[in-house]
Amino acid sequence: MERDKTPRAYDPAALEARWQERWEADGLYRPEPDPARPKHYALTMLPYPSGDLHIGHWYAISPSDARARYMRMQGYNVLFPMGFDAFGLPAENAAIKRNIHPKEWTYANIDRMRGQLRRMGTMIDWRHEAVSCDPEYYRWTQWFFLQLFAGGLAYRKRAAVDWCPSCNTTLAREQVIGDERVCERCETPVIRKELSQWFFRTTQYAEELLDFSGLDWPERVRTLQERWIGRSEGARVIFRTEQRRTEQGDPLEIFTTRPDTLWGATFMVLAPEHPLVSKLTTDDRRAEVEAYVEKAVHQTDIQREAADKEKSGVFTGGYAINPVNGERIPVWIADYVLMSYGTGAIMAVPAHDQRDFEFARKYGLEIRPVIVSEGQELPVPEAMDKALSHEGAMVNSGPLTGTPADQVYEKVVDYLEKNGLGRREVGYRLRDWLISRQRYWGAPIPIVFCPQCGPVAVPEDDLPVLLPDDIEWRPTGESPLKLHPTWRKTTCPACGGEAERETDTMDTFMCSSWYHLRYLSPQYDQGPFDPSEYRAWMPVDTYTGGVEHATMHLIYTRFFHKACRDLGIVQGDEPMLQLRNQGIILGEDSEKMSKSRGNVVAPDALVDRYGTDTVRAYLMFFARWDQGGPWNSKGIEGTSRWLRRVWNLYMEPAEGTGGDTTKLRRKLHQTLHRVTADFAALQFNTIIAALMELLNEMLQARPQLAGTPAWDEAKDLYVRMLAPIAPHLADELWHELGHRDSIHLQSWPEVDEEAAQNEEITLVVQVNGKLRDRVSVPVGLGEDQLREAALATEGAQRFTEGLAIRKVVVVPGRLVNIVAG
RNA sequence: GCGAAAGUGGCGGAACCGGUAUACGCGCUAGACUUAGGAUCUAGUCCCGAGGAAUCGGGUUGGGGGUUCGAGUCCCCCCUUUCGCACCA
Repeated sequence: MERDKTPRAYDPAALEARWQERWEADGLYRPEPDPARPKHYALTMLPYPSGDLHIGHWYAISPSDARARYMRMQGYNVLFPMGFDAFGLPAENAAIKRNIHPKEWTYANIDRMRGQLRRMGTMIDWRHEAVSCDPEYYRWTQWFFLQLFAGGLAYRKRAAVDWCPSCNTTLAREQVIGDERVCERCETPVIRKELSQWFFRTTQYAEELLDFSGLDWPERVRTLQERWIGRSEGARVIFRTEQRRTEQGDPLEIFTTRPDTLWGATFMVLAPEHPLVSKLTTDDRRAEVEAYVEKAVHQTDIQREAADKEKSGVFTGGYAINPVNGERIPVWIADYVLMSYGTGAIMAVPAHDQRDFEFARKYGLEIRPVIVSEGQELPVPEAMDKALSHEGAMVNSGPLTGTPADQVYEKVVDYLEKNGLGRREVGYRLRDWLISRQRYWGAPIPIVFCPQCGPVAVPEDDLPVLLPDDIEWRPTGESPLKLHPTWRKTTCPACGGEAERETDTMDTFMCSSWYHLRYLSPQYDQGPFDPSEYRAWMPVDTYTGGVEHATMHLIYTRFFHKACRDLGIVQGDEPMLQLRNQGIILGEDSEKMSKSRGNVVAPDALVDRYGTDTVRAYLMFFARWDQGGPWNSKGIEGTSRWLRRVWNLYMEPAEGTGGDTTKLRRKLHQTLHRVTADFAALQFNTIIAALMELLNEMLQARPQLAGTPAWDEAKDLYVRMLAPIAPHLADELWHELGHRDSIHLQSWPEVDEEAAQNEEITLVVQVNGKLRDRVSVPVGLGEDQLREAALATEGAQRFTEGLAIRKVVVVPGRLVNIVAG
């Protein structure tokens, strides 16, 4: 038939290059702030310029682009920018390994990746590109640091910090991964070091960070953040220590979530690093205590873990007084108590806490139950689970003995507060953000250390504090900033005397906490962003990216936004309203992609072979986007076939014999309905499936309906629906239909609800819940008519024969279930 | 150990509010066109049984129980997998 006329063949390579050039020349994707239209800021997490755009980048970016394009067709003024998170260790590692300057390496990679990104056929507006290692970018990263510093949110503190011996730098707590406590980047086990470092007060925002109201974020990310922040309600209680030499010793504060069990505290435990340890230790215990402290402090955490989690500790010889009953209880130290949580000290209630219980058993300390379940004598150690509950009544608890356990908490805390022995307190697992890095390739912390004035902020006018280019790499892996002969030497901005620069740089998560703001006006030099652009675009409406950032970037950027809000720099409580995560693409062997496994999918090769549009479409189709899954190199053939069939449908001349167009129009508008809903919900795989179905329907209808107005309508709408997915092909087909302007300037079509309506429905006839027949009936029949129609079917007759009909359930528009027996 | 999510054909996956399970695609089978095809087109393809066939009957959403006229979907128990956290007082 028409096939023999061999229409122009689909040649994605030529067609895609042509359209990309034309879009660029026409400035098709350059939104300007427009108060007349609703805005939509579509943001996708920016890549690190590692060298090549890999399939994971494509998976994150191209469906996000399709969604942004859809929003644009829906009438939104859409900003979809891109940039590079360009500071970081890989550049330094490359420098050491290949003797190439990090700057050179980074910018070469960015150039390469920009080219690869352009092949993707996105609507990225490159006028908004921002690169975090540009001096004009990190000038403002430093500026933000100074604002936080001035606002009291950045501070320097000497503390035990996590140190990666391979990367030669400190890490934020979030960057230490898993049971083995390894570096998130190189997987080297992390060690502890005592250092003076810069921190941001993220903990000050712990409570607010738990509030997700108004945010459309995945449950999963919210849960991860909630757990990471780790709120727990309890009380701070002041014990008194009893020291050998002084009668009244120092106060010893503890945090507990179970003040109701205060009468069950039979000993105290301090973290080995606790400041009171030395004072409390008696002479006869000193040698042993010091040995234990020495071991605990200098041990790496991994070694601590390796001790099979069996508790260990030593008695200090000191005692403390329980404020509620005046009892004198021994003070121990043990490494299961962490200096970094609460006050670094606990009251141990072995009868009602698993950890204290294990410790008490090992060292033969008293276990005294204070809550007993009804009907139970006293909890035996084997029944700890029961004993740990709040249920039951108090025993051994002085004036509260006999009180139902669930009433005690409030009574105890009231009592403590009234008598100055403690107060309600909320504890958080979240720590302040350690931002110092002992590395070269990062934004220098704009601080000068003056022997007279202490740490002094570099004046804003002197920003950026530039990285020196003439650097030297030593095999020790130490920061070249520290080794530079002159860079650190400067004068104090306050007194003018000789002073030294901070040689640490900032965690790159600092750079990425505000990139969405720099995108708005990357050339702006009066501030980090142009306020009028801020008003036009912020907040981010849809943010897409990997879930691996749930407890790092996504907490930091929220903190950063809230801190800046309180400093008067930005408005609103949250930077990103809607968040969606894509899954991970595995290799064909269902394993994580890696060069060593040889299962890496190279997008460039796929684009060469199938074209960008096919790769984009397949990425949307092959799995649920939020789940990802193993790659299938055969599967992409199906998507490729689909687009070729679409192409042929438009290119092959066809003349129909005429016929009823109702069915085609119904399918068309039902498809439009589905596709619209699925784009809104970022459910890409079902969009493609729906379009494939519609194509099949159109191909079937073609011999009759080609040339009818309904046929032309279908062709028109099909291109519009295809436009966000396969933008090049769609524009080509659009022009083939005789249009002169771009499909990407067209609007998203409206569903013709009437056309989408079914005239007839297939009524399902069940007998006792089993499918027995189907009958086609006009839509809108009443229950009685449906019942009759169903009862009249052959299947209903046959399966109810000889049975009494007890009940008939009619579900209008769907089915009739005949209950017979 | 704690927490979260998920278990549907050979595979990736569909299924609105509890209402025709397996859409769409891959793969596979048969056929057509071809010198050829890893191109294209057509038909078929959850499992079991009966029949030459159209068709007919039974079963099926990890396993077991429950609610309901009706359960992939809701409830309870169990199993498995993946991810996250890991002495947080």
